[in-house]
Amino acid sequence: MQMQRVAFSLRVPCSHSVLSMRAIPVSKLKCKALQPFSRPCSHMPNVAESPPSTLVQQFTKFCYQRDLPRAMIAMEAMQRRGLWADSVVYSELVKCCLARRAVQQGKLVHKHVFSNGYQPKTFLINVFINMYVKFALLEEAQELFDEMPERNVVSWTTMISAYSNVKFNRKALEFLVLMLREGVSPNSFTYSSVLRACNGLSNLKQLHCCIFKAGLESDIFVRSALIDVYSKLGELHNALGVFNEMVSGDLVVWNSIIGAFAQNSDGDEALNLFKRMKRAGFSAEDATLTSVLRACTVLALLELGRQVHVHAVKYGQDLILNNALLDMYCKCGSLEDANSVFTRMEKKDVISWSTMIAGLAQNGFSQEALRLFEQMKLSEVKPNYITLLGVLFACSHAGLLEDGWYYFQNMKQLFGIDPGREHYGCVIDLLGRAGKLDEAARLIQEMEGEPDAVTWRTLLGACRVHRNVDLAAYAAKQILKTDPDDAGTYILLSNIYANSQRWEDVTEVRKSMKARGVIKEPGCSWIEVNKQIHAFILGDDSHPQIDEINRQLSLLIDRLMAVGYIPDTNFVLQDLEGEQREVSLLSHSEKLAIVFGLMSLSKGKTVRIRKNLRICGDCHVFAKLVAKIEERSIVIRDPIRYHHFQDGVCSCGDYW
DNA sequence: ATAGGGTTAG
Repeated sequence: MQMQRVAFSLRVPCSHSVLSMRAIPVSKLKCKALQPFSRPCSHMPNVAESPPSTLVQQFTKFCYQRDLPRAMIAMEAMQRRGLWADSVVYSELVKCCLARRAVQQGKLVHKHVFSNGYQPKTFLINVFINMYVKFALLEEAQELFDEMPERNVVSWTTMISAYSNVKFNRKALEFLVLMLREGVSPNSFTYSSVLRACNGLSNLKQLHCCIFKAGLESDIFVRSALIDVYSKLGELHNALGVFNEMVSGDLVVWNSIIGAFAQNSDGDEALNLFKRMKRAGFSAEDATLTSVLRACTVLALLELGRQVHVHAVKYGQDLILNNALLDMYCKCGSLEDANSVFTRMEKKDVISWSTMIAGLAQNGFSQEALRLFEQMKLSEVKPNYITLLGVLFACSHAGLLEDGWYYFQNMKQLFGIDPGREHYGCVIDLLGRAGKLDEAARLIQEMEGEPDAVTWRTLLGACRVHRNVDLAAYAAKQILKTDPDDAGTYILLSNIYANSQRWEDVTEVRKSMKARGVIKEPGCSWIEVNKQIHAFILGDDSHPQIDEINRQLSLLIDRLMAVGYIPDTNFVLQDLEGEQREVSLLSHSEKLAIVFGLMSLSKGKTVRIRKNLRICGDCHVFAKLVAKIEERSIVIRDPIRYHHFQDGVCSCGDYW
């Protein structure tokens, strides 16, 4: 190879035909010369006439100054005279193109470097592969990768991370295998990229072994990726194991583990870890706060959530953080706060809109949800799969049969979204609520693919409300096929039988439940008072003020009965162990939590309660009446629905 | 030249 050294780091192309054949077919590159750069302007340097060394020096200077227009002119002049610069200089120029998202200029640089059959070093080809990946031009990146004579660990890793970022998981894993076959050893960069493409436990375990063998398990990038993937597969125990092996401490790894528990709905553990993190001397940043908010959301801790909001303010318009805040206020039942966050958000993405629409719908503000959807249609943001779920949920909640059916039938045509299992679920709920149980059942049969337990549970709920015992039994049977230990189904079914006075069937259900050893989770309600969480569990009287609470409860019941409250004993069967009717009804945890809330919260303050089980009909009546005679707003969030009790009515419209 | 953590439904 003949090299003409002109000043520093200047190269001329080699003209060897063998190498030329290896070169990238530049003709394939579609890039037009850009107007501003094709003609020097008056303020531009007259580079065309400079001697070669000066030309390359000037080019280098412009590259380092991040002066893209001048660098492009200098580059064109070099090209006319067959001059090339050093790889590092080109990589600086590519950085500049990336920073300005200058795709066309990037392609011109690529064309220049590869022209006249010049074959750049692996280093520089990697730079261009990375550039195409960052410009989301994966095909160009892949082509460059395929045709390069030698691929090093960076070449492979760049492609693997490109594919795992766009969720082409199989491709990413496949590349790891090919890489190993070519004898290139993965490094910590490779593993942290490929881990994110891992979608099964066996793959993950294999990778984890490789990581150990390579001695890379203590790398913090690898560690946070491992935590992340274990947690996405629901393997919190393993995630925690990886976390606990850490000796040095790292904020992002803390964020990973807190996020892992928050994501898996273990808010308590997420908050514990957050406390530990602070004790270890780390201070929270945006990603941390997002996960802490998620924990507040899960636990319905409005007051703690508000405190986090105060800290979140300094991150201003961080979209993800704002979305988490929005969701926290919605799920804690404070729509006023959610709305004020939403209106103040300068950037709103599909998640912001979907969160707000679903939040309004779940809290019983269906009309507002649909109005917001109309506003969304006028915005730049396109609705997605989840947005439509919120819309259908709003329709079902408000009993808007026609609107819901219209959106369901036309969502493909209007928004390009194929209805999925969850959309069917909403429509089944919609039909069920309207009492059209047969149509709902027919829709299940028409669904593509096997209906799952959630779908059948929706139908079962409708059967309870409309007292269709036979269909209920059928739906329950379907649920128990896939989910044989689902206590909720047994209880719901026994309640439905009890409602129709079919006592033999009730006994039958209870027998089979016992035979299978299905254990009913005890009812539990939580309420936050003065930054403390008070838990009331059925059959547990360990609360320090339990005697006073019980006394106040019976006083309250007396007053309620005076205005016509009759305990609905049908629901006593929700607690299968407690045989005494009214007595066990009185012990339902939400009643205790409501009374405690009335006792300890200042007047006018909303009583907010979170429950682990669906609310029973008797407690629902109880809450409505208490809200009326005590002139108090009560919000109860059960695992599925929100109940806003005010002035004797509930936002759920007595359907849940 | 290549890599990390966070948000929406059920």
